[in-house]
Order: sequence, then structure tokens, then C-alpha cells
Amino acid sequence: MSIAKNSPDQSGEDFDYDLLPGLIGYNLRKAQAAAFQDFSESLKGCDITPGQFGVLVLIEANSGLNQTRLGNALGIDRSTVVAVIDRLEGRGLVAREPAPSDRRSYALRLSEQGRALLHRARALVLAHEERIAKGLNSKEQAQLIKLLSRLGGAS
Amino acid sequence: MSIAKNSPDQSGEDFDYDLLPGLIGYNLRKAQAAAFQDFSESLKGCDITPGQFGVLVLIEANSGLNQTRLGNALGIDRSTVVAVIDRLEGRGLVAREPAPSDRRSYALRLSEQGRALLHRARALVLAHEERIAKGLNSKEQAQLIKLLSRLGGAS
DNA sequence: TATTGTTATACTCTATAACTATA
DNA sequence: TATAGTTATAGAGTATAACAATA
Repeated sequence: MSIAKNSPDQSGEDFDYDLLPGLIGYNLRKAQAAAFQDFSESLKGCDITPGQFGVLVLIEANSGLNQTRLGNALGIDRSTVVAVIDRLEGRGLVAREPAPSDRRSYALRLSEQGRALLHRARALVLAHEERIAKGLNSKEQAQLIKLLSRLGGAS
Repeated sequence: MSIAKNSPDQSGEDFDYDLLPGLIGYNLRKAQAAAFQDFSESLKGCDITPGQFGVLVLIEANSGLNQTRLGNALGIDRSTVVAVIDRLEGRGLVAREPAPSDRRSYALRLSEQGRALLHRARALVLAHEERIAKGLNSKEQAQLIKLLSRLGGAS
């Protein structure tokens, strides 16, 4: 096996990427794919995806929020949130509790197990961040985050 | 409807994102999601995804390449390439031709229709790129691409 | 009427393992 | 033995449309 998983072509032969390397979108996709792969390996012990990590963080930091607000914060549809929470609840990491003020909605909370897993995951995520950004110094990392946050009208 | 599709929380109420805004991975995901959304809207007439656009570009620029090399160039598994090409072939945009030198593999080519669609798509993609990067000047755009390309060990 | 959560449905992307044909 | 493509299978992410319960 001469080519590692998910790595770009290394076959020495000429390959023409045309306009792709000049596109922000293409570089974004590639960088995100690389980050996703490293994330998965780094958090193998926790078995969570970047999106699930974000959900756990937001629930812990905003305990009692409902699914609609969580979806708005993440920029995903309510119907998508259902499946995300289903998985997390199925693993005993998140609980749907009755919301005191509105019987249509749930108050989302982390279980003890969820809190413990998130604690472990945080440390692994920080190590993962260091690894993917090891080619950049702190100033460049800050610059990258600033530029990314200004993309897509988040302004 | 006070909240636009896939936009971050605008409910005025306090919301705690905790460590997320400081993570490269989180900002990468957010930026990519915004770019994907804009791409989809921009290329509605062509009905292709960013990944499919990349495949069409690479096939045109490297006519006759096989699925394995394409997968290597994109960093995706051979089995994933099959479904991707199936869809494109099903729409008559790509053709699997017998490879002259190796009867195990196909030589991928764009159909006339595929070439025409790619021609239209290129213009739309460039407009899309301008739109998502409208908050950045040329120097910042170049800087962003440079920083992104140095993430994930692509070094 | 509007909102929350849900279900049904659908599409894309992704991978692993095992298989066939060919090298 | 190794490689190219395929299939079966699985999981995650995403959305739209329609529905029940509640506001």
C-alpha cells in the first residue's frame, strides 16, 4: 500500500488540478476533510463527530435549551436536530427533560455520562487542534480564524 | 419567519458558545457550511455539488484517467468514487470508456453535455467565489488560501 | 395562527469488507 | 499476489413537507 488513506495523489505522475487550487471553496473542503479525519482519529476513544462535540458543548454551556434554539445556534434545521439528539440520547449522553414553561419543547441536558465524556473529549479536541495547526504559529492561527469567521456573510 | 435558513442564532437572547469560536475546526465547519449553501444556490441551474464540480474539472483536465486515480487525487476511497461516477454517468455528464491499456479499468471522459454543463458551471463558481469572499480583499483571500493549504499536514 | 417536536422521505458523502475480472 | 471496479452494508449529515400537540 503506497498511498495513505485520504491523502492526495502521490503517484509522481503529472496531475492537473486546473482552477481548483485557486478556489477558496476547494481549499475549504480539503482542509475540512483533513481536520475531520484527524478529529475522528483523535477522538476514537470517545467516538463522537465534530458536530456531536459541538452539540454537547452547547448543551453544557446552555443547559436547558430546546432543540429549536440549538438548531438555530448551529445553523441546522429542526428536523435535523431530532436525529442528532436521538443518537446522543440513545447513547445515554443527553437527556430530554420536560421544559417547565412550555410543554411543546424539551429542556436538553447532559447526563452524568455525557458530562464525563465531554470532559475527556475537550482535552482530546485541544490536542487535535494543536496537531492540525502545527504548521501555523499562533499569529497565523488567529489570522486563519479571523478570516474564516468573515466568510459567508457572518461578517 | 424571523430567522433565515441556516443562519446562526439571532434571537437576541444570550447564548454561550463556550470554546467553539476559538477552535479552527469549528470555524472551518461553519465556513464550509456557509460556502456549501451559497454554492448550492449559485449553481441551482446546474444542479451539482462542490464535490461533483471538482470531479468534472479533474476529468476534463485529465481526460482518460481511471477511478482509482481520481479517488486518490480527491482523497476518497475507490468505493466512494463508484457512486459518484454512477450519478454523473446517470445524468449523461460522464462516460466510462474502456481503457486501452488495462481492461480492468475505465477511462473517464466528459460527454458533450458534461463539457457544456461544466462550462456554465465554471462561470457560476467564479461568481460564487466572489460572493463568499466579498468581505475579504485580494490579499486576504490569497492569505486564506495559503493558510488553509497548510492545514492538515498538506504542508 | 404560530411554534415545537416529530415522522416520512430523499439525497449526498463517506467508509469497510468481500467479491469478480484482470494484471 | 496485487490491482481496478463493484456490491452490500452502514453511518452521518442535510433538507422539505406534512402532522399532532401546544401556545
